[in-house]
Amino acid sequence: MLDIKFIRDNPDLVKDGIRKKYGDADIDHILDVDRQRREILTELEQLRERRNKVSGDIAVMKKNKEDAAAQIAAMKEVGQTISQREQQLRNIEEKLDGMLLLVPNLPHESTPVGKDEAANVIVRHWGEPPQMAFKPAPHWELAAKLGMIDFERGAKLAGSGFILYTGVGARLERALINFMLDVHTSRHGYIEVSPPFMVNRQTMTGTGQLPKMHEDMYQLSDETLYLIPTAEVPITNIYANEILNGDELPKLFVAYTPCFRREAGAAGKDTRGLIRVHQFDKVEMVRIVRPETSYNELEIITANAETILQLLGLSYRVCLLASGDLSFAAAKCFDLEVWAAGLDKYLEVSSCSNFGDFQARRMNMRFRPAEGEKPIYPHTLNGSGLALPRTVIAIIENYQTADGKIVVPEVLRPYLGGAEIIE
RNA sequence: GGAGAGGUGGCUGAGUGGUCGAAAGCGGCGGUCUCGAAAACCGUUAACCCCGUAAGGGGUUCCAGGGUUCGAAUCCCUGCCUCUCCGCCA
Repeated sequence: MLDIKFIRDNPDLVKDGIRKKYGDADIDHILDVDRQRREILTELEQLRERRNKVSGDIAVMKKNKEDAAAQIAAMKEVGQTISQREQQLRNIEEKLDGMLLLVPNLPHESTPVGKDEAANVIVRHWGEPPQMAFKPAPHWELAAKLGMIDFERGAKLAGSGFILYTGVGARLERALINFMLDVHTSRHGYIEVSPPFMVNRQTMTGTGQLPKMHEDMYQLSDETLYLIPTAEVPITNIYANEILNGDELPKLFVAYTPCFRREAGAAGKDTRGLIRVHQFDKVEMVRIVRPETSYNELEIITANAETILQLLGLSYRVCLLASGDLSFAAAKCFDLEVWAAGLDKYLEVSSCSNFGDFQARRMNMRFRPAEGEKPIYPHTLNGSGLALPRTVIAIIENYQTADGKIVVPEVLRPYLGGAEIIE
């Protein structure tokens, strides 16, 4: 959420940012409603001031056994006007909040301006796509043949886009989760957490999934809980409505969770194999930091995610997202795209974003920079480290042999009972 | 699922309709004393919003949302959460 005062003071800046992000918020309308709100508020507060004063008088008069009937009658009328104004104020604040929650975050000045992913900037490459003397097979063929995934029965159980990992496939999933968590906790200093996989509406709103992305969420029929689309949601919200001490920052968390996404609007796209599924595993990093450090922290979190790909020996490239390709809440974002030999293309396996104070303001999370100072909003960041299915795709496709087996990356072998090859 | 108790400031905890943003203690901060520290003593101690260049003024907040009343931390209703006991259960 943007600060209404900031919008009031910098309407053109805000409009320009929204334009760059190809958003559609009506700032003039918001400012108009804000003006109405303050008018009513001013009047209401004057009425309340009067009531407070006279009510105090009444108390004194009663104590002195004087007659206060006239004052009580007058205040009765004032009370009615106050109720009316309060109702008006409630309505208008609800309206204003509803609109503010739909205003996207503004892109950072270092975010390239452009409409969509075509305008993204490739920042760097790491490693080389493997050279193969044969035509590499897609992961769905290899995984099925090696008994790692039962696509048909996964679909039978829950529908298309749901995966049944079997045998060594299931174990590879677990191995990757443990490997990633171990690297981030022991080498990168993150605290491991295991959050709820379902959250309430307030939590979903705090990070920006609601109200805008409602269609993409799985919602329980009791209407109070949602399945998380990413661990970002519960983790970033851990300190919602709290005031932290400045010396506690930065806070670094990492978690494994499943992620649930309806992928509404993506039907028919990337339907084969593991590329786009409704439930997947992910290890996610979150950093809650002091504002002045957040863009440096973005470089760190991106490097943390890259470390995983490097240790797995998977070639990738880093893209700086263009303004129009940024998510609703992000100010700046690097995507990590891993090479998949069988698909013959790059796949997004990680998104590392800086949200500025956008999420912190939505969830009312603050910190006190120093003893005695006013609390301010920290900046929040998150990065996948990594999303599992596409990492699995890259391992299967890039490490495949001519006879249809898969070489296990060295760092994973201890997690797979020492196995060097999947056959 | 059944029965009961409770949710007050950074913490403990008092407060059952009137000058209560809220006693007291602890903690924090500042000061006196001291070479310094401790102790003691004195003072201080929230968040948010509106008007204002500022000084300052005003308002809101005692889990949340409604209601009663001239006036609510205090009374009523609803919801959420916590604790205890019983039942069920991984």
